[in-house]
Amino acid sequence: MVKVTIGDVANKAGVSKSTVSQFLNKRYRYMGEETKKKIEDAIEKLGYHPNYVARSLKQKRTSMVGIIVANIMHRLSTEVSRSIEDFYHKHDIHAIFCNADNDPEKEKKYIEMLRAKQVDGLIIFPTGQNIALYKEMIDENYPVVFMDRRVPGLPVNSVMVNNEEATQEAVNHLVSLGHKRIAIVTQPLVISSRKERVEGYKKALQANSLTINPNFIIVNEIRDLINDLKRTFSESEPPTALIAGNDLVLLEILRFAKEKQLRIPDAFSLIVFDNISFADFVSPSITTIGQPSFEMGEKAAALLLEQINKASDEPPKDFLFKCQLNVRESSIKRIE
Amino acid sequence: MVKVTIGDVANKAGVSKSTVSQFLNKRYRYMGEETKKKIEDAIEKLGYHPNYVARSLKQKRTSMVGIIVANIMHRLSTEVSRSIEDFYHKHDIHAIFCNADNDPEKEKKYIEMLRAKQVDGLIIFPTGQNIALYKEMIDENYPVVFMDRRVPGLPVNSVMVNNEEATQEAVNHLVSLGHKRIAIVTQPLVISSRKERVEGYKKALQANSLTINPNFIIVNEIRDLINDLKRTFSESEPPTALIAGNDLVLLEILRFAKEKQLRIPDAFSLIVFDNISFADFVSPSITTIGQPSFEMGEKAAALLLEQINKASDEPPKDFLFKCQLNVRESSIKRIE
DNA sequence: TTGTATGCGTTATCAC
DNA sequence: GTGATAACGCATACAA
Repeated sequence: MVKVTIGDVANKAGVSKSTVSQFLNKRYRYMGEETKKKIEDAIEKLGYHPNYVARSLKQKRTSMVGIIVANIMHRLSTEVSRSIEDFYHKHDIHAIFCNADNDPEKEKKYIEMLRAKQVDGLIIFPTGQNIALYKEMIDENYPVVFMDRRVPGLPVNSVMVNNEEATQEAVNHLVSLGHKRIAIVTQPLVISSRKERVEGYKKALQANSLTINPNFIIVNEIRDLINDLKRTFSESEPPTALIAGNDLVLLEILRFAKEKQLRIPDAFSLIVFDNISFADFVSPSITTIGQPSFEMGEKAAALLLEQINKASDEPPKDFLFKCQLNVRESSIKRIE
Repeated sequence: MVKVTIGDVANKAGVSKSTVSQFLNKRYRYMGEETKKKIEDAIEKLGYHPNYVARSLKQKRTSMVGIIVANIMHRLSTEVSRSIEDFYHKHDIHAIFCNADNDPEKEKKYIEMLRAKQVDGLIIFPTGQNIALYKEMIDENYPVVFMDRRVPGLPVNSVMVNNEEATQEAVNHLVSLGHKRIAIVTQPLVISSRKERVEGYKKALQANSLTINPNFIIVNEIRDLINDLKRTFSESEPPTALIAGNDLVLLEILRFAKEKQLRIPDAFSLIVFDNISFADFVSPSITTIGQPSFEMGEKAAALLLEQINKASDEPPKDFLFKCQLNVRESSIKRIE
């Protein structure tokens, strides 16, 4: 592994390092054709490749941004990541992805690591638990954009969806189909989007003059959800409809239904948050609350780039995207 | 965004930069307790964070490795990525993921970009098209591991599955169920694993004295597969069983079945490569050929780390992992 | 148009 | 035990 530097190229070409540097940065305003040719040849012969580390040190800009994702196994994270990557690829910026697993410790470690690596900015799916750290970054004017979750009281650009309204719409849809016993199933409410969905669920029930049954707010870790479902469905008046908080929750509900041989939508109607790849193709097809993940990723990427380039004087704000209810076969009229 | 350097800490603590550096690198063999305390305080007060870029420049080691993934929307890529990340996280190495989209141009660009960023090594799902570039890296003794695909003639550690045998097993399973008209559906055969699967398919048919019908080898881009399926199934003797090359192909087959109102497995049996999250929970549940993606990721990560640390004198070789046929409800006895 | 000198923040070498 | 100083590879004033 030989390392050839800009100095070697300069020697070979018989010019100085700065001339080569000019050439590399395409500043050939006043450069002689002949010099250019010589440098090109030298680079070719030596197999020279610039060292971005050295360049970054000098320029104080790495052309890298860090993305701290909630959980790469979530569909939403994957889709958002993909669109962020596509955006930055066009701008010759490198997006570095980290998986915080919704774990505040990991999140903290990654934020510190990425900043130590001098990435130019950060897009974070915040756990919401590292307030002091968030605050420090924002106070230092370090470019940050939050994704998918709200952290109250911090002046930071945030890209999110209208969770409350979307859940209300889902509940209204179920109510209009005659459902009265509607349950919501979600992972622990440590994250703002999950809280907002439960909030919207409650509000919608009240707006429809339905009582809120605490047993129908099923909140637990993924691995424990199936037991909660079994318990809830063993009651005398089980839910006739379920709203699943995300794609992973959906799998648990499907697992439960299969195990108990409950047929959807006869046994219960089902609506799921997130874009489910197979929603259209299974029987029954699955009603979803789709999130515009690609637009969200693009927006966040663009916001961060603006901050990095100091191209905007806008004060930070929330950017709310609308979810879309895609009605399919899994949500039907209540069967008595 | 104030930057506080090791020099500021040294001033504040009333010691020299080198002493601080010693401290940071935990080389306090002979360091006075008092000095230690002073430095700690200074770091705390100033909010100092080391600059890894400068360190990397000096040390010629970035503690970053690059992972060039086939397509982040593939389940296999996601799973392998996840296990690679987990492995390196334990070793305080940062894995950087890039999405080559199976596009040789993008692959080339990413390889060059990552090497310019001085990553310590590369794990690649190779497109197989950039032979010269692969060769250059290997000749330079740059640490590289290939994943999932075989590139013949290059001395490089490669982690793969036994595609031929796995496909043969799938075919044998179908044959044992009475199927004679078995089709295989896959994306274009530009990638070794896809070729090997078709190879295994052919061999298994021959071994079972079945004729190979070229119309039953359905090869096309994802978006065109559905038309090919329609054509194949409009023939007088359509397949009674399908083998899908991966998760994305599966979705197209499900789309096709839904559109044509063909019920699986009555209309045709179905076997899919890849770990399908919902395979168990839909009706019918789906027979899969599972790949040990987590073990594969871990193996590749460990191999690369060995190379980086020059910890092994083993010549490069292929590491073949076994797939597992998970028989479920989508593959049943042929119905006449 | 090209060359020289300097600095980016860190670590390594060697004095002291 | 600690400190000066020279690299690491590149970019940028400024000089020529």
